[in-house]
Amino acid sequence: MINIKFPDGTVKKFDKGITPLEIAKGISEGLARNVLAAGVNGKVKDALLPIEEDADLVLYTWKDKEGKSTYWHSSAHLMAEALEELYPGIKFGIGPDIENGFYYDVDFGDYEFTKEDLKKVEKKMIELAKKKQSYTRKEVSKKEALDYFTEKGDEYKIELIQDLKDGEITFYQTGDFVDLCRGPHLPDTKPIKAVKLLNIAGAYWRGDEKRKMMTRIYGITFPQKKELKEYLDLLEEAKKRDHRKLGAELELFMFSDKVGAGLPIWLPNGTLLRKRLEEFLVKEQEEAGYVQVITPHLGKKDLYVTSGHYEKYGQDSFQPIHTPREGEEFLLKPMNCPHHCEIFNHKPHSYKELPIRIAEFGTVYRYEQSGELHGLTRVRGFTQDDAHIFCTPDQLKDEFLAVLELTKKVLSKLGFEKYTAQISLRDPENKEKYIGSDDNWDKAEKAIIDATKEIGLETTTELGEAAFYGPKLDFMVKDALGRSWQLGTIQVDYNLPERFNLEYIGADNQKHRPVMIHRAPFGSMERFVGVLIEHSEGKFPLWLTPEQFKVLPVSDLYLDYANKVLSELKSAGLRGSIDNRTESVGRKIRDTELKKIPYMLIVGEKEVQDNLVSVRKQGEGDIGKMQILEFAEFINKQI
RNA sequence: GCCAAUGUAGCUCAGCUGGUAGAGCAGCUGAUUUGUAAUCAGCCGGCCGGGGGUUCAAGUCCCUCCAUUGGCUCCA
Repeated sequence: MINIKFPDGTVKKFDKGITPLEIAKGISEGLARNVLAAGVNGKVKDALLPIEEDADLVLYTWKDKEGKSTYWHSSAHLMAEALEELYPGIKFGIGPDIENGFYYDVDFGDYEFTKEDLKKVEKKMIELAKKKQSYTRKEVSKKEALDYFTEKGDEYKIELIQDLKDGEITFYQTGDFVDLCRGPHLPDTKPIKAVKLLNIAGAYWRGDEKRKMMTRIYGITFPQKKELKEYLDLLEEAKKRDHRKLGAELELFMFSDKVGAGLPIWLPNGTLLRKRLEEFLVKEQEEAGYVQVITPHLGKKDLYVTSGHYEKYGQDSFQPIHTPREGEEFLLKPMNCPHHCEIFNHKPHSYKELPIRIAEFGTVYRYEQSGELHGLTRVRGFTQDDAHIFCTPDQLKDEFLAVLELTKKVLSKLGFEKYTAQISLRDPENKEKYIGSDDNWDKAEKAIIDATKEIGLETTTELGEAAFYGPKLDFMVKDALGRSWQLGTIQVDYNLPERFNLEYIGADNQKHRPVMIHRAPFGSMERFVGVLIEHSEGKFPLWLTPEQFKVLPVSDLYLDYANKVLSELKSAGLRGSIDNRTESVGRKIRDTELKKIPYMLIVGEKEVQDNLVSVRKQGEGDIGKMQILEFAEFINKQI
């Protein structure tokens, strides 16, 4: 007999070799039907894998992320089985589960697999799933494994097996399909009820662009058709909110082939929005003790040789600009820090002046790979809401904390309530990739970790994701659809102060090296506005939106009154305009609704007499009559 | 940068196997003076992404460049 401990703390005795699925059956048939995988002593395992000794047990269902990932991983196998049946002789790379669904990398040889094929594969998957095929685990020796795939002629699997240790290799079989896999998997295919193959894309074997491009097929599956529909609806909703589409519709920004790829052009509406965001940030930062500066869009190449960026990124950047003078070279600035270091350096500093917080909406240019450009979220010219804090090592943690507070405040003012932080540290295995001393790195990493703990911020930690000059923290913001976006960033830097030879005079009358913090709560104005559009569906907060209201006269007869309404509201500090076209009210309402202007003020004969406006709220309809100034108050109260 | 797809009027899209460009919306003009999501009519609008080629003939076929989209890789 063995002791099995459940998550609620109860311990029960079972026969040695019992499977989690059998335990589930003992609890209830319903549970057994829903069990997808099991957590045994903290590790996710097959629900069919016998337990041989005392263990902590968790039964995972669709509600658990472990359940979902097992489910989707098994779905990837099911898809591979279907593919193999439909296209005999194809070869397989890897097929993992991902955040939403799964994919499998396939080498179709000479066959050109297209979107038209997907339907057929979906049908086959459903057909196979209905057979309730079990996922059968089999331990094999390395030799057996190699022999199997050599005979099958799948060089990708052979390559994978060669990296594995003998004795740790398992196969899983569903129907006639056998795959190299560590598992875990579902007991059988029955729970897979709804299948959608989403798209196909090229992907290099092992992410290496020198190697073969395989066909990656993305899919998602669900235990219920209803859930699939909900997911597809969510994708539809995301499409509707796409900032590229809304940005064009609301005339916020544009791109021009002639100006160049990845160089956004802000249209009047977008500029209004951005200016208001900048004003908001300037005010917040002034309160937090920042000073504002302006620096040029370029700098001598030498500046970036000093900073080390030229060596690291020079090859892949916009190339130096030459002048009529022999040998003189400038670079478009890819970041603002070197300029800010020069500002720090323009006069000697006492420890009493620190921390010095230098802020700038600094426009920078980076030659991102052409395939990487995407709307406003990945561009080649963008404006960072940047600042650099120069402080003493003792002040580092407090400054870091203050930046965390500021970022939180700013994000919540813009309606982002859910976020986590990702802390990126050095790859301990690969320390030579980074510049700066071990000691400095340790100090900086500790400061970040301590500050986030102190503020109670939920964090994840990624080793090897740090910048080459220091560890960093990125805010991961969840939008209204639950999608995660990386926005603001805070980075500690012990390196640039060294390279620019920054110093201050301490209380001991000796020279000391300041610590530098790079930080941008939004990341960039472009990226932030892009995310904000998707988050808000283009319905921006009242304080931010380019136009707060539109006056819609019922006919030309009431234009004079409309003008009076407009001027009174403008005097009260509101932003809006009149739709003075000779069109029906219905038409004016429709057009204004589509422009997502928050309030429509309909004025006609009934309103003129008593200084009234009929107020219609975007997306909601008529909300009744108000006095003109009453409306102004109504708006101002909401801001 | 790599793989794939796409690029036709301001926007959304037709245009079959090559025969010389079409609709709706927007815009303009006129009529209508309109009460909570599209009033009616007429008109204007296209080097069919750029360049090169094949052909008697190219939006349609080929090459190349540019851009966009979906991925891969990357992201100071």
